Amino acid sequence: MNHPDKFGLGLRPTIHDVAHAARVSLATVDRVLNGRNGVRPATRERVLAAVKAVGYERDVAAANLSKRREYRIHFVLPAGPNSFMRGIEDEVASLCGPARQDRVQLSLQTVPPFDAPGLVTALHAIDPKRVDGLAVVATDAPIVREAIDGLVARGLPVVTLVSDVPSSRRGHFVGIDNVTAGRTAAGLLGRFCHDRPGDLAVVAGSGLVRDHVERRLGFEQVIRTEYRQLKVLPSIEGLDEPDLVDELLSDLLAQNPSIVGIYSLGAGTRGVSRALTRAGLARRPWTVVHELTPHARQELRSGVFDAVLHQDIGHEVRSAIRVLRARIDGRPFVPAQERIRIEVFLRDNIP
Amino acid sequence: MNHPDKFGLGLRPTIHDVAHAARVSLATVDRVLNGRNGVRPATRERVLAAVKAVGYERDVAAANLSKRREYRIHFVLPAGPNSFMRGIEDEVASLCGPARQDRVQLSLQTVPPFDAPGLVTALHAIDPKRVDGLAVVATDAPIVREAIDGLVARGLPVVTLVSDVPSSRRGHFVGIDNVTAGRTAAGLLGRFCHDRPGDLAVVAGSGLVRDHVERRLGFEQVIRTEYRQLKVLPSIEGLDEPDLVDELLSDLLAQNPSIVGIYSLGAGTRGVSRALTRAGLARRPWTVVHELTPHARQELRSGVFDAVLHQDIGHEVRSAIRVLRARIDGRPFVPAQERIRIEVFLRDNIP
DNA sequence: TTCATGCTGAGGTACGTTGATCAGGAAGCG
DNA sequence: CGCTTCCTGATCAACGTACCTCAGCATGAA
Repeated sequence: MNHPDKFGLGLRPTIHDVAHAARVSLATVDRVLNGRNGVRPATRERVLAAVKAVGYERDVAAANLSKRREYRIHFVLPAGPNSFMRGIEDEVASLCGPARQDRVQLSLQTVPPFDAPGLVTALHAIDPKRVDGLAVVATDAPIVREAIDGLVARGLPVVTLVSDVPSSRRGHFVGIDNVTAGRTAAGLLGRFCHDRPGDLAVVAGSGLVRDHVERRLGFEQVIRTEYRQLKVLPSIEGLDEPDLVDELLSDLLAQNPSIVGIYSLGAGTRGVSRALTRAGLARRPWTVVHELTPHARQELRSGVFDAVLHQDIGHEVRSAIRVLRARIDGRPFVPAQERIRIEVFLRDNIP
Repeated sequence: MNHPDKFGLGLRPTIHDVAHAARVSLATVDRVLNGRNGVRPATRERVLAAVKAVGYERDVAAANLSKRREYRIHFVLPAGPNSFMRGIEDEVASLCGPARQDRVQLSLQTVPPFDAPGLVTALHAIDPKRVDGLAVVATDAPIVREAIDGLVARGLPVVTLVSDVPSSRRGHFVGIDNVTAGRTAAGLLGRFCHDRPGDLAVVAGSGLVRDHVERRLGFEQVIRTEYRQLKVLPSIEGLDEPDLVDELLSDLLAQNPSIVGIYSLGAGTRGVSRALTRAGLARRPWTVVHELTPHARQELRSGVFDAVLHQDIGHEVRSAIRVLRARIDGRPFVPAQERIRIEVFLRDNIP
């Protein structure tokens, strides 16, 4: 066993060690650590120096035990049939049951989709005294940004989930890099179509949500610089509703016979496959969509979809909780651990 | 705020509640819960029934605080220049420093690569009294299986990392599904080569490690059933050494002009790109490799590699620790959370 | 009957932290 | 000088669990 304690360890220092090193009492250390008043600046400095010197880190478990802390975390997400959002709901629900997290209490509410004022109303109704952390699937609009900033200003840690509001003061965005997702789709479609110049259709949900905008952006970046033989058509906006998507895409396919590829970057992908199968084209366009729903899985198997880009809902919900817990405790989190991966599924690697 | 506590919560029951419900004292509950003797079977049953009735779950944080528990987790992995393994080492080291996990003490040792007897010697030297959990990157051989089973029999929780020994009694395998990885590579190469029949070269490290065998298997499954116009050549075994890979692959490319794709499923990918650039072919074969090392990243950018399959080292190490902690505590873990993702990188979505 | 043995209850201390209270000291003020 | 005000130390009771001791009771064997 040739590991002569290759990596350092030893027992964790406690507040006792800090108190001893700073030559003050436990009470004073506690006052400094918990930001209570009644400590002379000079003494405070001495304590903080001692903390660094002995390498003290608060034992969060012990602290929480003592405080009887509960992390009340609230989720706000769009209502509607979007199976991705319903998946988040299920995931949150599953974390409330018997396998309930350490001291985490989850609650959840839904708001109308693609509706900034409705979301703002809901955010204003949140009482920072009754909630310790907030995760929100946001519509990107100035009034939403203001509502989020207001909650942050009142001391409530907030993370955005799935779709970001980058200009806001939210503490973190939990979700995939949507520009990269669009680039990935483009990279795949570009390679799939490398022998077949033509047009690419883009099916979006709405230009109002950030994730859709960013995916389109990334997609176009790559196609226009790397795959000049392909042309990206203007987006269809199907509001994530299968029927509307079906209708709009069917029209487009009928009018434009040179479509060789389709990128569906929102929800409502049932509409895509319906339009495709009904069109009865001689040669099917290469198709890349988002989110591995049961339906998408089936279409992948049957060869209607060629690739599905996916984000793991469970990972996102757990990540949101971890990040909020850290922010509530005033701890840093490990960014690398919180990177949400874009998964690529082909018919050959469906889990 | 329309969440009338949609999901249940309430305070956690404690041993006090159990004692009260079972009409016994705290001491007896404690004896039952911690498997100490001196409790009549009838009483034990009453306590266990009460545990279920009140839905008691041990507060692991409080228990660990009381026990002053330390989780001593030991890693065993192959030595050598393999940058993937060195990455694991770095990751383990980084978790020892200031950001040290809650009560986790990590140690690590290396053994000669592709050397079953050497690994067995190392495993036999491990004292289950000085270590609480073991993560091992294993060579797949009967003697290794026996060594692992021996440790498990002596009460040491063991997980395999990256490469599995499925017939052993290890508690869990932390790593990607390597058959699926091979299938993914095949799905990509098959689509990339859809207009270009020919041969596919496979560059492996060794037939002795399970992960390489499984990747080859998955690869072949897909090509032979879905892409009949392509033929998979016998694997080259380059022992993950760039020079040997270069030599063997150069020979193969020279002898076989009909190679349209390459799947490098082990390490030593420097050898692949060297052989490819030196060969100076009119039309470059489509190339898929494993692990996004700095070198692979560069070759992806420059267009020598078309896709890189990747597993996140940090996630694997953290997952191994989480799973071992759960097993040490005798708790179940969340399998969905521990699924290691296969990431697909193209030049367009490099992080 | 006597005594050992097994089971149970009662109570304590500890783990590291929080959040109190209380007393005493120093400093500043009039 | 005495007084208030601010800082600091000392001490304690929790939090939920683990682990220990000791006393008491019942049971069965000798």
